[in-house]
Amino acid sequence: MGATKTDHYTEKQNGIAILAKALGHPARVAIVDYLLKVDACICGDIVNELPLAQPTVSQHLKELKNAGLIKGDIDGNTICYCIDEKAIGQLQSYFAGICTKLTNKRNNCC
Amino acid sequence: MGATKTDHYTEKQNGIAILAKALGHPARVAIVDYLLKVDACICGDIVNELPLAQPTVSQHLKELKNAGLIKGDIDGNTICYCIDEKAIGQLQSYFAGICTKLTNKRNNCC
DNA sequence: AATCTTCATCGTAATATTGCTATGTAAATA
DNA sequence: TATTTACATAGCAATATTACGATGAAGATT
Repeated sequence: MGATKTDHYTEKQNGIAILAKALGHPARVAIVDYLLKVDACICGDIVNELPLAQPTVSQHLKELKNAGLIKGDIDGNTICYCIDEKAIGQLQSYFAGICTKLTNKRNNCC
Repeated sequence: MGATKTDHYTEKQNGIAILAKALGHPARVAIVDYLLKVDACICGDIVNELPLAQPTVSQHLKELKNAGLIKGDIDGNTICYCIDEKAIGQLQSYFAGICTKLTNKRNNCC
């Protein structure tokens, strides 16, 4: 045990979970915030912004990239990381949909 | 190591991370989806919906509750779990804000 | 070519998560 | 009161995450 049973959920549920999980660490939220602020950046910049060692930041960036939240292109000696709008859009529309459904349903029990 | 360094991030970053982490598992996404569908429910119903044993579902519900995503009130012999609109609203506005900033910035490098 | 810079990867230890069975608790029912 | 029902908790094993220092890879600089 310890492994998630991804087989039994819908593709959408697994997709949202993967994206949410990637943002389930404050360092990765901080990375996204920073990428948004500068709109482009390299790993070294982020290392200076975070209270983490370079390999740890590199690892967090890898996880964000694996989840599809950021894109990274090698550019000579540096790497340009950017936010993937599609992934953020997915999350935004997912939560917007929940909000809509919640306001439409006002026969709450709690 | 293995423990997250929450001290060094902003309160907002930690808050988003806590909420996102709670949704970082497909079972918990499925629980939220189901709660939204029925708008009120008890744990037993969810157990029938998920491919997990009752204690595991109970644990996931606890994590959702600890993160503040759902509210649960004891009602006699059953427990009524509902989505906390405020938490969903926080996530929705966070991602909406990112979307807005992304469309305003079109001088991307990637 | 030797070195520097920038980032990735390897190997690791500490801690957290996932999921289960067994058991506990407390209200409802027989 | 004994039993059932509905959920929580305890305790465990398997796996995942977090973070680091050491090292590797590859373009840039001297």
